[in-house]
Amino acid sequence: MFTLAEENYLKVIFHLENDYGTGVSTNAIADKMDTRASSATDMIQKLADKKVISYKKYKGASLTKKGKSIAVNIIRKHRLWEVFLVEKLDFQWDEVHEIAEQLEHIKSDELIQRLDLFLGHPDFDPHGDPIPDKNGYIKPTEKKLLSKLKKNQQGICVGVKESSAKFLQYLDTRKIGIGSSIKVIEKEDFDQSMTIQVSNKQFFITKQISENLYLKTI
Amino acid sequence: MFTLAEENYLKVIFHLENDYGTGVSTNAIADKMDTRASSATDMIQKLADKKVISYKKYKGASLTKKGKSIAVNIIRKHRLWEVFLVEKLDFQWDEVHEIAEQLEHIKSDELIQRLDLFLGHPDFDPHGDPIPDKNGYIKPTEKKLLSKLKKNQQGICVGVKESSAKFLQYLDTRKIGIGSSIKVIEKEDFDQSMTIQVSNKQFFITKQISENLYLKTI
DNA sequence: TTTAAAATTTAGACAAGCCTAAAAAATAAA
DNA sequence: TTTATTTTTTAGGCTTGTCTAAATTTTAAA
Repeated sequence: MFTLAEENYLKVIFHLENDYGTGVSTNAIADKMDTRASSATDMIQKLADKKVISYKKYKGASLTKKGKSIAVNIIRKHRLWEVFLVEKLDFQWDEVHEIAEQLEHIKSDELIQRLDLFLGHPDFDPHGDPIPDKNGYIKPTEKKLLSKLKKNQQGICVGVKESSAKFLQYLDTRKIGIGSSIKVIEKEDFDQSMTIQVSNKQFFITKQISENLYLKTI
Repeated sequence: MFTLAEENYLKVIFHLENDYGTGVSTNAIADKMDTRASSATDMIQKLADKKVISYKKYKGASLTKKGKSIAVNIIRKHRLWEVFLVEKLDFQWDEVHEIAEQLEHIKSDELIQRLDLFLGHPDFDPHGDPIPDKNGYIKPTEKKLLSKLKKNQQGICVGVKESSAKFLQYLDTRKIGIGSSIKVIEKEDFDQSMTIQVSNKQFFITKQISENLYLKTI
């Protein structure tokens, strides 16, 4: 059995490995865990003893098969609970992350199986992130950052990279959400800023925004 | 903010105070917490420092107003989650306790408010226990232990005192549940055993059973 | 009411998970 | 390639919540 802290480290290592490739640095982990490098080292050594990560001193950490399976299961729970919060309890998509951070650690396979059924086996969470199935399989999705699109290209918003409440609220004010159709009207070469069209309105957005919106191009 | 351990101690002290009156002994607390008296003493002292219990060395502990309010809120959450598990996820009434023990510690007032609404503001949990409202008010209910009934008296089952899975499963096999009509057909003076009638069947039950079933007499 | 038993508290220790400060290794710069 | 900087690890400590063993207080019995 794994403690809350262990589970959180595994989850963070999974995400880092996903985003930046294998061999996650101690500092990166400490950063995400909002703790000190020395604390991260302690935990990394413990997780290595437990065979859920492989680790060579000074060389970074990677999840083992077992570690990955635990991490994916936590992520599955997190995303299922987010669906529950939004679909059943009418939370907004920017309000659910912190609560799901707690709910993801509830231990009961039966509970998650029934929750999944209750929600109708959803494929994506409210931010467009795929929900791993009970075997840990994550359906690969072809999605592109809005920042990669050229002038006149368009697509459907299928997810957000960043999912802080602030960013999500920004999107809400522009009426951008999962399913929104977005077209690049103009793109500035020198700072990557864009004018985009969402339904019948046009907006100016910075690179910081376009680099955090995933589209499925059409 | 209170830790998981602190919350569990408060909850246990609340229940003990309810069942056996004020001034809960260290041993009673240790017993319920499945820990040693010395550990209980440590925690009791900490909770007294935090002003959630009042405590005089060797004289037992009692919840303060603040402590009681925290305990009742945890119980409210526990019971609401139990309703969710049974009503929405189709769990059996003997399967929900352990999961609710975890869910009761999720911290979000908004979550509980919305869960309560989602469930239709239920008054009782699946075991017939009253759900405190958001101000901590528990509606007083007139209920009697089956063991207090005399021959030929009858009532409707409104709750169970003990709620272990074993006991609940025993009741299931006899088709006894919340709402069942129960009549005392025969009562043995010397060992308090009874023959009872539930719908159209008669059973022999021991004192141990009748002392754990609450009825509303009619 | 003095003694025996039971209940409770204190003392000292330990694991988990964190910290700071210092040492060691790896990487970048000169 | 030697030096400086950054990254990572080690050493030693702290808090929480637990434990055992011993001391103390309360309660029950003789």
